[in-house]
Amino acid sequence: MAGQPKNTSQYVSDGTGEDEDTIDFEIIELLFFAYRDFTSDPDAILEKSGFGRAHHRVVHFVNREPGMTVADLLDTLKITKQSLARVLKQLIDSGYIRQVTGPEDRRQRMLYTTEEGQALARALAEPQSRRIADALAKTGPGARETVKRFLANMRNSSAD
Amino acid sequence: MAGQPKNTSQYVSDGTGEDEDTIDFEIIELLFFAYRDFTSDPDAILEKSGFGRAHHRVVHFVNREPGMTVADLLDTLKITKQSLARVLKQLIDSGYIRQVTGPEDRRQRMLYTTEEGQALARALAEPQSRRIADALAKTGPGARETVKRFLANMRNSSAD
DNA sequence: AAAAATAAGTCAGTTTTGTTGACAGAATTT
DNA sequence: AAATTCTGTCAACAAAACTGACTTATTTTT
Repeated sequence: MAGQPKNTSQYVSDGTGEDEDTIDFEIIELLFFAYRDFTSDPDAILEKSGFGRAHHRVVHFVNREPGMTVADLLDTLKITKQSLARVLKQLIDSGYIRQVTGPEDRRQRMLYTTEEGQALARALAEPQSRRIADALAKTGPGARETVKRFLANMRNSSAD
Repeated sequence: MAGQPKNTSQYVSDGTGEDEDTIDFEIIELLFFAYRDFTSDPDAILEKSGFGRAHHRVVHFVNREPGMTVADLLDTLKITKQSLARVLKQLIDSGYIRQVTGPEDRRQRMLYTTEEGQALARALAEPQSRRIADALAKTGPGARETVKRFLANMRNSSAD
């Protein structure tokens, strides 16, 4: 009978009249499981390279937007410069990414994948792409457009 | 002219004839951004509690499935017992989760959120739920069913 | 031209969240 | 009685994030 503390929480009754049942636990959970399994796809390949998921994200975005600067990448990943530095250095030292001094602003470092970097990005994306294709096929016609719009709408408005 | 290594990568030409253009970089990226912003929603609340995202996941699932065992939770989160232990202990010590010896198998510990735990789970889910509702509304009628099916299909088949 | 601001890199230390491996106690199953 | 299972814990380690401070090179502003 003991052990049930009285309700003194700072979270209860925020005055919005929001009820437990109004909360969309279902899609919250579906997103968690979908993303959990989606991100585990490339793990086998990453282990072979000795890289982790942080390296994956860097190679992916540099491959997708060749010539992006370090600042661009920081803004995309929403991590700190020091966090990025370690991972980026390893990718440069291993020959997957190379840097070119900005032609207009020489303080900038434009980032490019090498051919190995492109191959790695493709290899990592391949199982994820297959998972998406299978899921869309099972979901039915028109799913692709709806899913694209939904995911885009889930993103913060550009004014972050 | 130098610095372009020859193509000796283990990732090139896997014999499937898969072309770069067949890879769905677009949805891969939309998923990344959607999840990045979705998971950042509860950060302000977590900081107040002194908890992290790992605590969030534990409170969420215990709240959603009251009476689940430690083994159930490990299977859901796909982390190790030792990783869970630290986070779970903190939640128990802080009074957000409590354990009850299994009525049939007394080795088991059934997990329940306290009232504070329920309030925390709701508070954390609330901004995420609102984001989902807004995104679905913008996407159009019928989006909810399509998105649900897609996300469910993205998950590994139960035979993990 | 000098001063201020910006882009990138680095040094040092810390935190969160995950990992392995080994072992122990209690309870259940064989 | 022996083996297995569920949970918890100790210890060490690793990945990936963080803060804060500082440097260098370059560009922009005054």
